[in-house]
Amino acid sequence: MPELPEVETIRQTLRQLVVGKTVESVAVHWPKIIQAPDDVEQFKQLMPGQTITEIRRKGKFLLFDLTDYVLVSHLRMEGKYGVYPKKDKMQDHTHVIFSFTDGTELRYRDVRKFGTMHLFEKGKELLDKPLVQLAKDPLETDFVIDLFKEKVKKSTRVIKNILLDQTVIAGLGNIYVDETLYLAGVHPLTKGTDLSDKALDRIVDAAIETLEKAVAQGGTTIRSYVNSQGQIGMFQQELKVYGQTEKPCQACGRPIEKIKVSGRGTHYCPNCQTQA
DNA sequence: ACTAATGTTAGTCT
DNA sequence: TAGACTAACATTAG
Repeated sequence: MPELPEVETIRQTLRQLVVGKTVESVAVHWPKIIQAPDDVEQFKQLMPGQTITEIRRKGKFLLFDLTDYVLVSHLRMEGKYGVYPKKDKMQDHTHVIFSFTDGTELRYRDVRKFGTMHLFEKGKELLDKPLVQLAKDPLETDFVIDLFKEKVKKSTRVIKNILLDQTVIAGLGNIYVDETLYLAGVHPLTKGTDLSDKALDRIVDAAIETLEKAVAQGGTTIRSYVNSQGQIGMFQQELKVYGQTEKPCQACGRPIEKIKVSGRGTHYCPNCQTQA
């Protein structure tokens, strides 16, 4: 379940492996992953001859800069990238294969098949879905705190749901929302309309601190996440509430509780998370 | 052997 | 229109 820190770690490890390589051919074993262009055959036709010049990240999206195009990739739950010699045995659940002219290939694997890829002409990637509605993530230098606060304050939804909304703030998923709200001392069921400016400032600060620490630790590995060099993350050791149900809160000793919020498992300390 | 839970986003319904 | 709900899918825990 890659969120911002995992996607950023994937970006950092993957760019060393593929930047400068030129695509020779593409194979697609699960066409639904290719969302744009509409025709998968066209996707396969456009790629050969394209060189990967850089990999960027926006929220949880990876953007592969090519000679003439940009490939926008979302890993959803279980998507993974790896680079292997062409002769290496194909792993299970490999759905898209980019073969390079140097005899290696970039393989996209995804047990759940939820991941997506969109190919755009260079410069057009922000004008259409999936990126057109995406908010800035809090690690971007042009993240506008006031815009975030305005959006939250006029929403009647609970803050847990608001923080998961990628059009309000990008990059947070279920794990980092719970950790952020714990650090900010805010109850996950607080409505956006009930949050003070101070609480919203704490939420932004907490999100930045949590995400930066997680990036420094190479992300969080709960079940299956590994970066593009097959390494797990280490931030799971730092989790204060996510997956800590019934364990004593590190601050007050009260047991961490787990509830359902709109169907999502939600962890919090009932004693420490009361400030609005 | 069945059922529920897992997490992210787009699309649909109200 | 904002918000709630569900589908897309596979695996695993109970």
